Amino acid sequence: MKVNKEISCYTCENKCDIYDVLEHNATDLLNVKPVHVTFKKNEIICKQGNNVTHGIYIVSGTAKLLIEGINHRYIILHILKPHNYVGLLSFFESHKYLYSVYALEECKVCMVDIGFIKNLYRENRQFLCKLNEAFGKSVAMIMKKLITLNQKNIRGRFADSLLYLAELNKSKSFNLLLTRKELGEFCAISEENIVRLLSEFKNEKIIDVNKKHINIIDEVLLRKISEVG
Amino acid sequence: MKVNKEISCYTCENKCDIYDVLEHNATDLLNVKPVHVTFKKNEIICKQGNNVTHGIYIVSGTAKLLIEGINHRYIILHILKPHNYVGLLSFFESHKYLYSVYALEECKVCMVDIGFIKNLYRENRQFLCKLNEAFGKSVAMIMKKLITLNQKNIRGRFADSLLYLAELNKSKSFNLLLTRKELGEFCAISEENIVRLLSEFKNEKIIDVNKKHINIIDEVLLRKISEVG
DNA sequence: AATTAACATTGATTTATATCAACTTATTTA
DNA sequence: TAAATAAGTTGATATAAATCAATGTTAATT
Repeated sequence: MKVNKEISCYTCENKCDIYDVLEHNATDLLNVKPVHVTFKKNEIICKQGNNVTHGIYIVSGTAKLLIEGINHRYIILHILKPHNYVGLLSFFESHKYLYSVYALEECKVCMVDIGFIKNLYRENRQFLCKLNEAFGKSVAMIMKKLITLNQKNIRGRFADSLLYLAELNKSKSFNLLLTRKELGEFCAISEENIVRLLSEFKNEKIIDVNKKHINIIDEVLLRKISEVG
Repeated sequence: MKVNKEISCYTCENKCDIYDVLEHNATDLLNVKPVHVTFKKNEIICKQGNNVTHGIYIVSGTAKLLIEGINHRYIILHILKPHNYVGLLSFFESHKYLYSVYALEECKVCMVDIGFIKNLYRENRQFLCKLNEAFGKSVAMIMKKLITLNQKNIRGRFADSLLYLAELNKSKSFNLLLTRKELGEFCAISEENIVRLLSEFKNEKIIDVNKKHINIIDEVLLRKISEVG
């Protein structure tokens, strides 16, 4: 973890919603005082149960957002990429993170004091709406996950995850940053069964797998499986 | 479903957050134009996928909030009682309900135009905070449900639900408004296994069951089961 | 370069839970 | 009040998916 306070929104190459909103207000922009922090692979960006002190915005890299359940078992809810907010969900609720975020590869994030964000939220209607919208989407997504994990069989869940990752990477061919175990935590399947499903889908000519690289060959069929299992 | 528009917040016996917030603003209070609607048992109060047109507040009765999943299978998320809001979660997200609400017994609700609520939300800081807080709690609750349904065995899940219902009714002895099937939809257990669990827990002297009436005898043990399954 | 640790794979076995089937008891509806 | 429908119950059976165990492969560390 490496901290850099010597940055300014004016010269930032990764302008975020906050900048967009403040663009016309020089005084506020001067007060933002953003901090860039670089996390190495596997480092904790935020930890479930800890106080929410900052709004966090992914500048570069990839991270996993997970809830820590019983007996050190996890459910990965999201894979975060640049321009995603971390801590959104927790912002509304009390003051503790409801989940943890870990870097899957080197990650640079921009942190803004939560007090500043709350003020902005209260005073700026545009910001309020943007944040609400993003928040609403997260909730919709969790509810969808609840249905998926509960009512689909492992083939359906697995297909869902592959489609999610393809969309995330904006390509049918992508590099898996997750281990087999983590992929399991993403669709609530045991590590062993993930391995079996990978070769099963490969045999059925639905995907191509080579170590960490996945290529979706038959997207139509994958969508069908996601629906009917 | 029976509608009554002849009501006024001034004389209402079930003053809600909206009233509290508007108390000092006579003009707004005149503009609220609330509508009271009475739903009979099993009637739909709001339907997943429909447009969100009103903020809904439970005045009397009990309702179930559920998400409709695959092949007409449901997951009941909440049991709603007086002073709960319906439609909270959906307010932020797009304009469609993410879930349905059905009356479990005769229910009277108060409906306020969503436009009015959105205005209030934007203009009144106190209301904003109240709504955000309630919203955050819902999210925390759904995430807890996600873990529970995924990582606990049926005994643990069943114990959880009994504890939830006791808390809801503010008593260890309560009348179940849910059928065995619905209780199953609440903890993602088949109807048959719900029946088996009821008699299992009865035999183990953890609860007393008589048709729809449940009495929790050994709360300590029930909490233990909820933790370790 | 050698050793260790993390990650991945495969087959066999177990188990928790759903499903099926048959039946009883309540609650509506005609 | 009978007939029909819904709700509840019980035991037997099936099965999806986890777990266990053994082993191979890759990556990290001394």
